[in-house]
Amino acid sequence: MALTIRIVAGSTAPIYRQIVDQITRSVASGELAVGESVPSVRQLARELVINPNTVAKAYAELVDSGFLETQAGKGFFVAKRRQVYSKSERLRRIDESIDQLVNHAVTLDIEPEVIVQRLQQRFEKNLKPAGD
Amino acid sequence: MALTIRIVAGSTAPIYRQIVDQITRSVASGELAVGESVPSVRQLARELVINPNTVAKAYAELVDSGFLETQAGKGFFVAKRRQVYSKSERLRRIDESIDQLVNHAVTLDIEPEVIVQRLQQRFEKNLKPAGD
Amino acid sequence: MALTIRIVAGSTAPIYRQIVDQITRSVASGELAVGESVPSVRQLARELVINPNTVAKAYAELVDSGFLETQAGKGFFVAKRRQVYSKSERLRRIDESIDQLVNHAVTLDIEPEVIVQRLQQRFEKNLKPAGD
Amino acid sequence: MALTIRIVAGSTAPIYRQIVDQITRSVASGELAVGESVPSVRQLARELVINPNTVAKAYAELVDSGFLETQAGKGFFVAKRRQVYSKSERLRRIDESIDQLVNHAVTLDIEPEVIVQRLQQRFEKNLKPAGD
DNA sequence: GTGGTCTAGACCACA
DNA sequence: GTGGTCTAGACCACC
Repeated sequence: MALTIRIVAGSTAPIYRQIVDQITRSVASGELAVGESVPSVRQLARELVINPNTVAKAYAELVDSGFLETQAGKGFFVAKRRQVYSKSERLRRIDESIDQLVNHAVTLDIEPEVIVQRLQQRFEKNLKPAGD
Repeated sequence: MALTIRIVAGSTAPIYRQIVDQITRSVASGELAVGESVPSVRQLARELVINPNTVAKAYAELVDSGFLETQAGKGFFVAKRRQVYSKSERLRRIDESIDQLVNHAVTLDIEPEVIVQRLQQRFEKNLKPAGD
Repeated sequence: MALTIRIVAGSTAPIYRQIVDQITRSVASGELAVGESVPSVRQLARELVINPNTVAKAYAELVDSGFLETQAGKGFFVAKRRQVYSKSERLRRIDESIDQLVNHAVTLDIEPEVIVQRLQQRFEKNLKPAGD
Repeated sequence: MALTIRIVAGSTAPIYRQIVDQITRSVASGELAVGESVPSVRQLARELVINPNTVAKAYAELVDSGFLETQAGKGFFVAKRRQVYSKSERLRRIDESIDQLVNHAVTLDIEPEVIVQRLQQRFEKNLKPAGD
């Protein structure tokens, strides 16, 4: 399966974050199977026309959070899913994202009910791979 | 009504963002009425013991997003609320944040129900300034 | 309290690892108190005569594993201790170190009893800060 | 006695290290007797389906550390065991590994008793090749 | 060929 | 001043 990463130049998110998020998503959704390889650091860097160090930084973070594994001289592979972070740490991290969303909603003057509704729709879409 | 801003030192959010968010919320909730004045840049900087540049940056962003307006030599006032963005534009923007949250939830393997519950709690806390 | 980091040039451990290990130890032992600041990236880089990026890499890892926190424009501070990794993840990680020790012991032809004895001595020394 | 080497693909340890460690253990445990031959570089490479260079590198290190010796045109043989390092030197080296383990344990907040217990289990598993 | 580390130096955001 | 991101390019270990 060809993994395609897309970098948005004007985004507020740094390049390495965009790579992390997209691979994270592909792994979590099962689109990338366990044991499957991802493009080599240099190859992905060539494809995206960015510096190899930037890709390496993204991959290092993915190894640390348990999504990828590295084999010296071979490349990076999708790791067997495991629970890296403690429950409290996971809640702490998700609360940061929730706070950001709440702030954004208040700033844009969008009602909580609307947010919750759209969020639930998004979750449903996300959990049915067919609808992606 | 006296506007009280609280800066959390350990927060990941930059100070200027915290100011922007709190004033935004006060305006959205009606705590700060249209036409009312906010503290001067220097006064707020003294109160919070931070650099005036930081306050100025926050106020500039609030003017830009239509929450405040400036009257030369007089100070900053709560603007007659105008929606800077169209409804569809606002929804487009909030959907980006929602997608980020969903992505993060999938990554951390946290159930949608937990997210929705914590999100609603957070909204309640935030929209009642008394509980802050 | 002056934090002193020592880099051993000939070591097999990369520079950034040596920094991580030493700060980790200082924090875990309480030598560095919660809320205390560590040297700025540039300052430590100047002191050790290494590239700032190398220090930044070490600090980033310490933030990720929950030992430090960053405040934009201010610096890095010792974070309140928390349990970042799940129990299974912590055991997985310590088992890697244990396997290394076992391999090393077999290679050097040192009896298991000797290893266990020296290990226990080291733990005792370590748990009495006075003896450090 | 047929020497069987097992390479674990997903391991963090490089392949040549795994070969070195396993032969080292077989010699230490007496499974491989002094004077006995080990498979030729090419044969072992074929068996394990790896690059002959990798096997050659492992054998070179084993010769260097005194476990094997080479007889031109004949192959590699288990050497009369000599201790390359003095006792104090060996203890100094093993203490480095022990310190690393203690450091790691403190970092991960794992009790000394747990470490000692897992270490002993690991020793038992490793010294009985049958249980590997 | 692969990844891992390190340097030098640039530009931006934040205080 | 602080940290955060990115680039260019080097050298090493491993396969």
